[in-house]
Amino acid sequence: MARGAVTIIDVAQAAGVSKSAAARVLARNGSVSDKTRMKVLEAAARLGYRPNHVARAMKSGATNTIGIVVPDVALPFFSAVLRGLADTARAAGFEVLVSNTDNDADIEARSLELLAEQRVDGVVIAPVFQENPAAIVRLDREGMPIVLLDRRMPGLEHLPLVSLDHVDATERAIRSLIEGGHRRIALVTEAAQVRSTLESLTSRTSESSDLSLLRPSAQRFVGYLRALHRAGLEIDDELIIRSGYTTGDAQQAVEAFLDRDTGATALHATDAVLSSGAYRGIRACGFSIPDDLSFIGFDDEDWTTMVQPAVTVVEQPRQRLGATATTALVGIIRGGAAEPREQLLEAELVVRGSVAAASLPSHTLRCEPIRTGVSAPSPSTSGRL
Amino acid sequence: MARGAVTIIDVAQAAGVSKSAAARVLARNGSVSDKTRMKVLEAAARLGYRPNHVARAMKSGATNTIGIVVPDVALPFFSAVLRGLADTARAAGFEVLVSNTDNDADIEARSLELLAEQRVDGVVIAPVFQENPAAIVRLDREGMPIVLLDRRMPGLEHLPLVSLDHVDATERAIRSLIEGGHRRIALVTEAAQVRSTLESLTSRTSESSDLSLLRPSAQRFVGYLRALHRAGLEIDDELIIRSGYTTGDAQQAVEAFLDRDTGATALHATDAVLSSGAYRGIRACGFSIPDDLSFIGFDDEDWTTMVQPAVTVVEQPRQRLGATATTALVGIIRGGAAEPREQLLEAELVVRGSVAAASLPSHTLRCEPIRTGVSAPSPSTSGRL
DNA sequence: TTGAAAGCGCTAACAG
DNA sequence: CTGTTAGCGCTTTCAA
Repeated sequence: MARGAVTIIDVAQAAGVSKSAAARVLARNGSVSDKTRMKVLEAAARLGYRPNHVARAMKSGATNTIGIVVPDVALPFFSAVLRGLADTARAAGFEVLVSNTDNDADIEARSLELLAEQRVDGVVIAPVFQENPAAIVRLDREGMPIVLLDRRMPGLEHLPLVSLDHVDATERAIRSLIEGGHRRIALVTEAAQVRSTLESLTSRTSESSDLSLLRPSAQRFVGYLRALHRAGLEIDDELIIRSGYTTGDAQQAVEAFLDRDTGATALHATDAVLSSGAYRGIRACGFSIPDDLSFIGFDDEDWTTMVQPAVTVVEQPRQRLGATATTALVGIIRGGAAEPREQLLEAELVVRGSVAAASLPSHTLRCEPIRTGVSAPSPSTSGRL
Repeated sequence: MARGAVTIIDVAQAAGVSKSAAARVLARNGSVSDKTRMKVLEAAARLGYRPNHVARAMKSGATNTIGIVVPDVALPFFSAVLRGLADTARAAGFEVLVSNTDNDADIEARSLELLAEQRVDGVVIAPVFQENPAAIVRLDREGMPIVLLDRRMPGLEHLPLVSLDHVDATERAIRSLIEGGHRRIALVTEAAQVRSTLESLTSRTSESSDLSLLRPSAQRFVGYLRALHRAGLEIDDELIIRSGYTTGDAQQAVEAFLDRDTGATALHATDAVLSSGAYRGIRACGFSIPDDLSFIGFDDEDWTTMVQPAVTVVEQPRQRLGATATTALVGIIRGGAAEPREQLLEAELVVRGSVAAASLPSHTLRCEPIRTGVSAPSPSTSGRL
């Protein structure tokens, strides 16, 4: 600000015209004679004039800035979303202010407060799961354009949401396993719900209004139930592996699971964190993928193509999520138009080598931990396929 | 802005005091009676007053906002840097505006221009490599506080730089291999320089002034040369694997290299992208790590602990790079103090299982491509160890 | 301690 | 087509 600070007045003086004449030229609106335009443009270029967006914002009430509030931009998912959002925002003439919440409601509230003080024109937020999202509600009431990303919760029903179609994503993965002949398919989930709570959502077709209030993990769980249900397969609680939301938890849970004789021929983990833990667990037990067990992961992180065989995954259109959310937000800012309450993007199943057809009935296979640190020759216990 | 728009005037009226009295309370400076303070605070709370940072910036000339300009926030390195930067900035009372350049000089120039128009108080930038960084130079001349991140180039000698100590990072990796008994150590590099150009930098101790103008890749190359030099080992051009900057290139280059009989017992790739390519190349040839070849990667990406054995890597303190850059920038903004021209952070060697001691003299080992898609039982051609 | 008043740089309504 | 003028919300002298 104290910068070079060439103002519109300096330009006007140098060009020998009035402040408003210069303003008209520089803001390219209002009519001006060619001669005046020339003089002003020349003076502006010579002096190195640079419009002051702060003053402009002060006057117009629009900062041409939007905020994005996410748990952690360092997570691959959110950094990709941010990228998509930033590109779209820039193309629409907006700058982007970022905030991390670390899934802390207080930090989130504080971040929103700061963004509001900065007078951003709108906010895209992946909200922290909380009882009472008061900060968001308050901002919304005050008229701040808000678009939810990836998550909704009670109290925010009226806000537009851009999210993956979580139900469909998982359903798609499970369906592909079923089509491959798998019948006993295990699921690693961090959803807390018991099966029966979600099972009612399985049959009805368009319950998205209910579904969107569930956490993504629960929605994905529904996708699992729905896929089995539609295929006429029985749902076996034994195949549902509950895990805390850490790689370590998932690994442990999967190892414990594999140690039991469940007859599972395939396993799907419904999240990136759970996927890497599950994969580790499978390997730690000495199981060979896909010979002993087929595996489908979630999110296309780089490790999935570094291991052998490469892992079949459900991939989210991360950048597109950010871009879509931004487009929706800009629409609200510009038009005040009521955006569709929900935009669900489709996931894609990236088929690689971690899934085999299940032609033979499953047989007993137990977890046999291998000596860590030694590159494990796959036990090849089974001759399936 | 058009928001709830409770202004300081509204508060003053509600409190029955003058605008300036209210301002003094709300900006907590200037002396006010307790009674006045109470009344104002109460009114502000009741009305939901929220300071308008735009107006404040307009008046004070400080936006309390900084910009970060990087090639791509979706890359793990930059997203981690951004996280560190955002945390530090927030703690210091600054908001963060992000820009991606995709390594395009024009986009970079445009981004800087926009940030300047927004009147950010300072900029942290990982500049695009270019002949003439005019946009950065211009901003600097106009007095904009700037801190370079990770890269410097001719024309920017005077700007403070926060970077990894690239030379030391690679030197450290190579030294550890040497200490493990390796003598024929291959390097995958994207540096364009011929060996002799850099070799002169090997002996002198504190040529950092010269070194910082080299690209990170070249600096790392110097680290390689320096490590061998100091160990009194001969440098063999045959062991230097030149690669383009893509995973595919690196894989191809490594495969071609392994197809020759060079007697290498260890290999180091000086970058995350090259590392994954190199790793793929080694595996594609059917080599077993570390039995046939020891391997050290660069950057601690998630795949390095998903493969077996886990990969020993040189790890950069990414978040700390962002934090350090921000601290430096804030120092300049606040104090105008001349920051140290260069702050080089140390890398850490994370020792895992991909390095074996080289006890036996190397023997002939050729690349034997394996059938892709088949999980390769390691050939175990050699009985080393 | 308090209030009045002058802007920060820009836009826009208005008069000429 | 052009110049004058009145603010946007806030901070900060300057008097009182």
